[in-house]
Amino acid sequence: MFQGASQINLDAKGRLAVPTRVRDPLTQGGTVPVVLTAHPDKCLLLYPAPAWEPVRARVMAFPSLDAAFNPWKRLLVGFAEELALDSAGRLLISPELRAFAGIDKRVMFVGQGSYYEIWDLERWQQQLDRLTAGGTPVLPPGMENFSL
Amino acid sequence: MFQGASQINLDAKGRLAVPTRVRDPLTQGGTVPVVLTAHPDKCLLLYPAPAWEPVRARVMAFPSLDAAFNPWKRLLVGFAEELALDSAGRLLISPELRAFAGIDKRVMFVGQGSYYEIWDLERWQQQLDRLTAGGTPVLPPGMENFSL
DNA sequence: TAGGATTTCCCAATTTTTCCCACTTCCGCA
DNA sequence: TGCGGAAGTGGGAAAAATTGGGAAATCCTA
Repeated sequence: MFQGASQINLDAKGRLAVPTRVRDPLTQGGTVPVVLTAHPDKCLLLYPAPAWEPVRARVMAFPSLDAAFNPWKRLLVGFAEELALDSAGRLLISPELRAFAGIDKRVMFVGQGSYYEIWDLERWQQQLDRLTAGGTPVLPPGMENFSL
Repeated sequence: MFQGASQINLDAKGRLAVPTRVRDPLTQGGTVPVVLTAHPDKCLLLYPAPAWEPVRARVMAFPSLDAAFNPWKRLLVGFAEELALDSAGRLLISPELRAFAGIDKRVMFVGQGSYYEIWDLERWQQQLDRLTAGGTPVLPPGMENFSL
C-alpha cells in the first residue's frame, strides 16, 4: 500500500531517484520491472509491472468503437513504458513523458495506494491549492458525511 | 478519546516531542506505529495506525475516475506517513509535511477525539480568531439547535 | 566499415539521515 | 530545602543514500 509524498530533484540526465523506502515494495526486491504511464491530470503513474497488467487489460477491454474511450486508451496505454531502476535506484524518464507532465527538475512523488503519482512540483501545488484555498473545500457528492 | 492542547517547539532537526501523557495512548505502550497525514485546513493529523486504517480504506474506495475525489485522495493518502516515536518520544516530521502545514518551530498539538491535530502556532491562532472575533460566530447548517 | 555521438551502466565521494547517548532542567517527594 | 527520578533537549558518530561523473558499449551515419 503506497503512501507518502517526497520532493525529488531530477538530475541533468532526467533521472529520478526513487525514495529508498519504496524501492523494494515497487520492484519486489529488484525482481520485477516498473511501468510508467500518463494520467489525464498531467501527472505520471508508476506501477509495479504486475500491478499494471490488470489495469492495462481493463483499459484494452474498453469498447473501441465508443469514441469516448479512445483518448483514455491512447493516454494510458500509449504512454506506458516498462522500465527498470538502475543500480542506484534511479528511473530514467523518457523525454516524451517528461514533456507530457511538464516535468523539468523539481517533482513530487506521491503514493496513491496501488501506484505512485509523479508531479511537476509547481503543478502539484496548484492542484493542492484548489482544495486547500478558499476556506471551504468543496465536497463531492457522496462525501458529505465523511468523517476523519 | 484524545483531547487537550499543548504548545510545543520543534527542534532544529524538525523533531516534535509528543507530550508524555499521550505517548502511551497513541502508541498503545509503544506497540503500534502512528500515522501522520495532511488536512485541507493546512494542519496535520496524527492517528494511531490502527485508527487510521478504516479512514484510509474509505478514501481508497472512492471512485478513482471521478475527478472530484482525486484531490482528497492525493491529500489524505498521498501525504500519509507511518512513523514511530524515537527513544525519547519524538516524531520526525518530514520536510514535505512541515512545508504543507507551514510548520517551522512553534506548533500547537490539539486532541480531536480519534486523532490529534498539529498546527503551526500562528495559523492556529488565526483560525481561532476567525471563530471568536466578529462578535457572532457563524453556525454551520445543522448546528442551529446545538446546546452546550 | 569506421567514426562520432548517444546511451547505458556502474563506481565512489560527499552529503544526508538515523539512531543513540549524555547532559541539563524540571518536578515530586522526603 | 535537598535529593532522586523522570523528562526535555541537544549533540555526535556510524551507517546509508544521493549525486555526479566516467568508462564502456551500442547505435547511427557518412
